[in-house]
Amino acid sequence: MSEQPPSRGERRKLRTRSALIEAAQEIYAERGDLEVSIQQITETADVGFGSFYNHFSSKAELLDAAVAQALESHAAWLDNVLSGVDDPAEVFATSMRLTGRLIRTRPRIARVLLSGRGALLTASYGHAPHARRDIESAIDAGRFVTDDIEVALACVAGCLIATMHLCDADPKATVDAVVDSAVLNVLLMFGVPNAEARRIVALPLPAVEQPARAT
Amino acid sequence: MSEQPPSRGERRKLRTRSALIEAAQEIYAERGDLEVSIQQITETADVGFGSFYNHFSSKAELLDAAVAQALESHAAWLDNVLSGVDDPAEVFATSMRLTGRLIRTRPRIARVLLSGRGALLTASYGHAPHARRDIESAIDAGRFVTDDIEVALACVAGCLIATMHLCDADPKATVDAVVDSAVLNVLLMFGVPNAEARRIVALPLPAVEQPARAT
DNA sequence: ATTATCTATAGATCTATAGATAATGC
DNA sequence: ATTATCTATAGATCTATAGATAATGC
Repeated sequence: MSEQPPSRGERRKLRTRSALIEAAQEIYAERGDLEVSIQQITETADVGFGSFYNHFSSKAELLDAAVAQALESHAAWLDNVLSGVDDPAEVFATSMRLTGRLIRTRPRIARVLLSGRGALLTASYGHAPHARRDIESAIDAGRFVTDDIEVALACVAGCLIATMHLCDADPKATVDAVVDSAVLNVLLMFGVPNAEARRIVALPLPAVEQPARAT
Repeated sequence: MSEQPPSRGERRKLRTRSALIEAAQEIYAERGDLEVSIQQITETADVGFGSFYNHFSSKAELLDAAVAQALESHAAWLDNVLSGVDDPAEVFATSMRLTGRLIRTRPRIARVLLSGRGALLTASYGHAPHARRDIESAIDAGRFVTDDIEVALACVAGCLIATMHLCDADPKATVDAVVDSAVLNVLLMFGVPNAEARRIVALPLPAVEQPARAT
């Protein structure tokens, strides 16, 4: 992962780029789109207007980078947290429980993933391939049963996204209980026996440390 | 529903309004947003530029009207088609099978519902309250079991939307089989026994006639 | 000396309105 | 005569770039 240690100049450039990406995430999370002027973006990022064009040639390009950053940051974090778990059904369920909780623990990232043009579903990197791999392992291990893995993956992503929207729109609901209820639904969908599904969604979550800053 | 028969002038006004709404749906379905100039919208609608402001005071207002129209039109059609079915589990499953098929039968409406800021999920009118009512009936009839109806509704909407996205993105898949597979997943989620769930998603669909034109 | 950031601005939109034209109602 | 649509345009953005300034590397 780490190549040449970046020079001071390279670090400065990266800081500007990160500031722009974070500003875009902030605005996107708040408003659901990037229909603001580039000037407003650079002001939010506290960066000179012209610097925008040193890094991106359009708002769409910045948006893509912002979504990709959120996806990658979250997937890497999940991978790290779950490295010690063996049972594929548990890996799957715990990933989903932790991802749902993002709306509480890292709302900016969560809202970017939610609004990100369904990126959570369809992206060829980030969370989707991880979830697919977990589902396949669970099927091979005889813990999950399903007819069509593509459809199952879509349903999982859809349940997760819709539940996160629900939590976001209705803050009086306790996020954790709602998310775990959705994960229970998904396990039942995969044919996991009721008692076993309830055990899995009540497992203690790994002690997690949010990454202080995403790259 | 029908008040005074609208005068010729009122019909003309409505025609202009409909042309704008349909143009917005067309553009929204194609691009996923309305980031085009009002001029492009009026040109698509084949309407004078200034007429826009006779009907809407901003693009956002037009977008709201376009999404609402799609939701209402679809909900009314479903209600009509399903009026003869008794078993609440069948009503629910058939609604979902027909809605999923929209991506094939009425792609413009389908894409508006998909992109409509999650309108299919959260709107207090249109499809969501129908689905809730159907689920509640099925629970009362002892056909569905679930812990939390809010979460269940979110999962249903999420599965449906994600599956429709899948069909839209991957045209080589046969829409009908994919949608029915997703509905099967949802029935299993609700604790319907496997054989019974498979019977329900294999039922013949009511002979449907698409509405020639939505109001 | 090189490279990135910042400031200022020209040119290209885009919005909202005002006034002219066309269609309807009586 | 009334009401809706259409055409033309003023004023307000907004984008992209050019040139100036500041930071880094040697």
